[in-house]
This record gives sequence, C-alpha cells and structure tokens, in this order.
Amino acid sequence: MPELPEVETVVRTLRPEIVGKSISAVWTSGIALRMAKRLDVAVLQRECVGATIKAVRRRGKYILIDLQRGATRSAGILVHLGMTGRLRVQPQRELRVKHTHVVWALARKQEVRFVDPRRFGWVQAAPDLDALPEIQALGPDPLSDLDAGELRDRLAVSHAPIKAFLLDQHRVAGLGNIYVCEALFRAGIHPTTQARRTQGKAALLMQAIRDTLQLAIANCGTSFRDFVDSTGAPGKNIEALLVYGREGENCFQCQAPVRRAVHSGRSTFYCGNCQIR
DNA sequence: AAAACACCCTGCCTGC
DNA sequence: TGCAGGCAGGGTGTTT
Repeated sequence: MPELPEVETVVRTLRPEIVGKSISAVWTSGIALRMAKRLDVAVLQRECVGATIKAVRRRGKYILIDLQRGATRSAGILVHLGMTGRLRVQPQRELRVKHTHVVWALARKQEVRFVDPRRFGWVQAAPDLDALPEIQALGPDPLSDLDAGELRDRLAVSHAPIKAFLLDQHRVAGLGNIYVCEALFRAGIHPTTQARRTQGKAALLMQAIRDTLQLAIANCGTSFRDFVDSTGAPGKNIEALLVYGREGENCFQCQAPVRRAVHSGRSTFYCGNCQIR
C-alpha cells in the first residue's frame, strides 16, 4: 500500500535509473484506471515522446516526473500508485506482466512500466504538473512543509476524529492508514479523539509523524503484499511496525493486546491502554 | 459546512 | 477441489 515512504522509495530508486534519458515511445493498454477513467493517450504521447527526463520528485503520494522538451518547453508525468500500482524499470526483452497499463520506451532497450492490478492508480501527462488541481489541493508535506505550529493551527479548526484528519490529503499530504496508526500510537493519541482536542499534543504528534515516516523510508517502505521499488525489491519496514497488522499481539509498551476497530471505513490498530482520548 | 459512506477494482484468504 | 463471500484501502463523488 503505497503511502509517503513507499512513494519516496520508488522516487529514490527511479531517479538514478531514468534522469537524463529520453523517451522514444509510449504505449498504453487502453483499459480505464482510477474511477473508471481512461488515460488521455493523445496528451501522453504529445508531452512524452521526444522529451528528456529532467527530474523525479514526490508531493504527498504523487510521483512527478519532470520533462524537458527542446530548449524552452517543459512538461511532466504525474503518477499515483493507488493501492497496487508499481513503476518498474526493466529491459524491453522481459515479458510484460498482466495488468501493465503504461510503458515508456527509453534508450538502450530499457522501459519504464506502470503496472496496477486493481487500477486505483493514475497516470497523466501535462505541460505544468504543479498547476494540476490534484497537486494544488494537497496539504503540506509532513517531511518538508509542515511544522508543529502549522499542524496545531490546522488541528484547532477540525472537529473530525484525528485519524480521519490525518488521512485527509488536503490537510496533510502523504499519510495513509498504516502510518496514521503508527504515528498515533507513537504519540499516545486515541484514533477517535477529536482533532481540535489534540492541539496540546501537536509537537508530540509532529515528531511521531516524522519518526514514523523517516524510519519507514530508511527501511525502504512496508511490503505486505504488493509493494516493490522500481528495481523490484520489497521494503523491510513490516518488522518495524508497532501496531499495524498486530491485532491480538502484545503492545510493545504495556503488553496489552493490540486492538483493531473500524473507523471511517478503515481498519485501525491501536493500544487501548497507551492511546488515550 | 464538514463528516460519513459508497464506489471503483483484483487477488488473496476463509469457510462451506 | 471449487466456489462464494469477505476483506484490503488509495481517492472521488454523493449523501447525510
């Protein structure tokens, strides 16, 4: 399940493999992706073919691939991995696996492939990625644009449960179900606490979020089933998880069994002793 | 208005 | 062994 650390891992492995290379062709499966929406093949072809890859970066859970077209014109490719999306760099001769939806051909018979069995992901090309509404709408990135003061101000005006607050990409960008559970455990905050009632713990929560994400990035992401980086390697962070996926097992702090409940339609793992309302 | 819920989708797992 | 049903949760659109 790609969240910020998994997306960051893909960006870091992708960057040295593709920056500086040029795209000679684009292929798409023609199958609709997120929200049953079809890719705009014409725009993808127009912006990508003949372009050189200038940079690979991340905003929240989005991957942004910056392109240079000639001396003056730039463009970019936006990729969201959804639940099961993968970006891989592979030799052209390797067979394309089932559910391959987009392929960019590079020099030296290399290809960048977007594979997504559940099709919750998204790919699009555009002249200016940062101007796209989905990027504009993102909240601050917790590793670069968010500090405890800003977080406190945002918490202060929300009546939503803290878990729903942190999952909302418009408020803070990059956290998903796994790392929200982990950060709330580290901060000792119960997932159903109203966001504005956690204001006093903003600094603690901010640090918990940073620690959680940085550890996961150091471990190259969490691989339950699907996640691999652009070279095909899984992450090692599953061993570092404190509560997520540990229902019934002992809390590392107090030994009470870790509980699971459904909040906002998502499984929440937490310790009823260590996390208070 | 903001919060909650339904939906998109496939693969894996459980239970009959 | 086969198959139905439940579950996983990114984001978006709709309802409450």
